[in-house]
Amino acid sequence: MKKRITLKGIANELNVSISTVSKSLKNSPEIGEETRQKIIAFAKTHNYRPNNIALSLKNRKTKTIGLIIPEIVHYFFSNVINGIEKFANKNGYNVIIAVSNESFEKEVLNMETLANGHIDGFIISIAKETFKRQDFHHIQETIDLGVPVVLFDRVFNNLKCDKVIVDDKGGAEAATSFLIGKGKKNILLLTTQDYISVGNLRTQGYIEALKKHQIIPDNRLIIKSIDESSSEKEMSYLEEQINNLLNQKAAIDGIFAVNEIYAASALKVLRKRNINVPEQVAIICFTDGVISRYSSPSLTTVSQHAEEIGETSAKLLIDKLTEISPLEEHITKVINCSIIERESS
Amino acid sequence: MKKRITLKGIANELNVSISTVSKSLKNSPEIGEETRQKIIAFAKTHNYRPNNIALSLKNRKTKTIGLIIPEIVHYFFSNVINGIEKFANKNGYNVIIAVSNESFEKEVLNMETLANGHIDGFIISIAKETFKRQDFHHIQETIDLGVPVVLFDRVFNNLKCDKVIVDDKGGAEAATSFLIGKGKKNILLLTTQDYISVGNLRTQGYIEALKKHQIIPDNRLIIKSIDESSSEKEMSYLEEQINNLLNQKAAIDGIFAVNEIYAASALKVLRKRNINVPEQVAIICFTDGVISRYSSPSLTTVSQHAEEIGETSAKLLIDKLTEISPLEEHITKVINCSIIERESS
DNA sequence: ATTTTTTACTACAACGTAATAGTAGCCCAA
DNA sequence: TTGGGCTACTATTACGTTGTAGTAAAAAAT
Repeated sequence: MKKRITLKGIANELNVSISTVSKSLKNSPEIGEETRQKIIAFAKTHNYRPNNIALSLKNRKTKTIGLIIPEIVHYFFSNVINGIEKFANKNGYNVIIAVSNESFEKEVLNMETLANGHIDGFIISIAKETFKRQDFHHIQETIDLGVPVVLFDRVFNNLKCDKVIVDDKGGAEAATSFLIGKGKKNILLLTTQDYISVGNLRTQGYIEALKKHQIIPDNRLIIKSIDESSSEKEMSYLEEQINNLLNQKAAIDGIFAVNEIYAASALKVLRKRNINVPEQVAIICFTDGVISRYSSPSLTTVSQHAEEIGETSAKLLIDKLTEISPLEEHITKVINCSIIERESS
Repeated sequence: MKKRITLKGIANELNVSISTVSKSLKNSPEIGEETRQKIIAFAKTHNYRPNNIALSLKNRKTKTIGLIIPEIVHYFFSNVINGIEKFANKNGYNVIIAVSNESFEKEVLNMETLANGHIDGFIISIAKETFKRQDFHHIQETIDLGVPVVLFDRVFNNLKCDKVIVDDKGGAEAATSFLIGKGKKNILLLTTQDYISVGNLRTQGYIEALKKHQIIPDNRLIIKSIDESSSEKEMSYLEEQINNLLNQKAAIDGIFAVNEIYAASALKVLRKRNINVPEQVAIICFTDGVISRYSSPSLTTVSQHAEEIGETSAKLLIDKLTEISPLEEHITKVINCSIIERESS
């Protein structure tokens, strides 16, 4: 185990000063050709690499982005990470990931840990609990400290920073209209409770679309799931609700689910009841993930372009870090959704 | 935008030396009670936080783990990340993630970027391309430099470091035996080409299980998929192969797939042919991911305990970093698989 | 009353780097 | 022959922290 060589080490070995070594390796014309070549050669054979930590301390830049997400085992978020990572890497930045696990406390803790020199800026998707508490002081303080922050997907509008959001309402409207376009009129909505902003927006989009097509929204056709820690429980709750509705002989011919898990639940119920998809009931859902792709029938989805969201977030942040865009100005980018047609519609 | 306060800043404000401030905040008895309290109070109101980069430089420890994985949008890997992140966080470590995207070059580049001071140790799952090239010099060099490395899942045995692997063969044997236990005798195997080590091991386990139950393996019942960049192509190839087999009136009553995507393909074919699962054909597969959970019928799977793999990897690494375990000794931990029974069997 | 000990601090070095300022030694010009 | 300018370097400082060594002044011991 050989220790990593430093400028000092090279300087000692070659009996020159540290400055000379540093300048030689930076190809400064201040240093004579001969000395320079000798030092460069020595550095090469000894595999010299500048210590990034020392550079970070000196330059007060770490070339590292702090990413805080609610969960990682999630098709949408892992795709966002991918987008961020790609863009960041291409621009010489590393990404530190911290998972809040939807917990307010962990979100605060994560930010504090990373804020003290580790990272140059944050990309954050806010935890559910933080929304419930409506306590964003940790993010506000970070912004006040002059650390650039970009929020994505789960954003809080009052925070003065860049934001990247999904056109949830528009996407939902398009999805609902898509089903209507297929001749469906009694469209069941599977959504979340209203306090979850994306669910709420998608519900709004659904209602908007119905109205635009002169269909009167029917509250019985809106099922709002419960917020369960275990998605299994949530799923069986949904299945029960859907079954109830069908038992009441509701004439459903379409289903719009705000995520693919809800759609999978619906699919399960329909399959057990031998209801044909898409002939009898067409399905469309948000989250273009693996479930949609590999279920049978595969699901028509609204894709949120997660990678693009990641890339855009990273770009906004890096633009701030490199002072391409001024710190005080804040942009909100809306990433449009697109419908990916598969077998369920 | 107020700048972050440093020891120096506090020292200047209160007209004491930097040492005094540092010691006060560390509650050193060297400093008088009054001064100490004054400094602590001042630090608190000004929200002093030590600069981790300075500490890293001084202590030559970054409390950061470098994680290099082939892909991130992958149920297994994102679960591993989760496990690593949880354990690391609990022990005061951060995780920097770098994605190799199965590319040798990017794997090397990632390691070089992180190795220069950024991280204390590596957790790596080796890229496919690296295996094809059989070039592990970058990992070897890192180990030689005294940087602890832990390999997981995709390991190369000749490297002298800790390893965490899945009992693929055992898991496959158990899965196959499980189907046999359900009275199935003609079990179709959906697997990868042999050069993919995990696929290979699982194929071996399948054959072993058959032999143990006095069933003669039938090559026609082994479908090896092609290695396609797009999983859609792979899936339709598999579907075609399965259809061919069924057209030949093969008496299949069970399917063992080495991952859930292959199983989903099979499910699709069976559904189209109105073959009942699990009555006529039972299915079991590796990868206990979202597809298995949310398909209908849901799939019985072999879980590889990805989180546990992550946790174990992180533990092994941190044990090395904290010198709980000696650097020269190397452990290989085998994480057992377990069968999770669902509707498909 | 003088020495020793204790108290309560400060100074300095080090981690690795880079930039600014400084300095020998040399050549050339007036 | 003296000083201006150039070459080829070195010294120093700073980034923020901690630990060791050092030092006044006050308190205690002889």
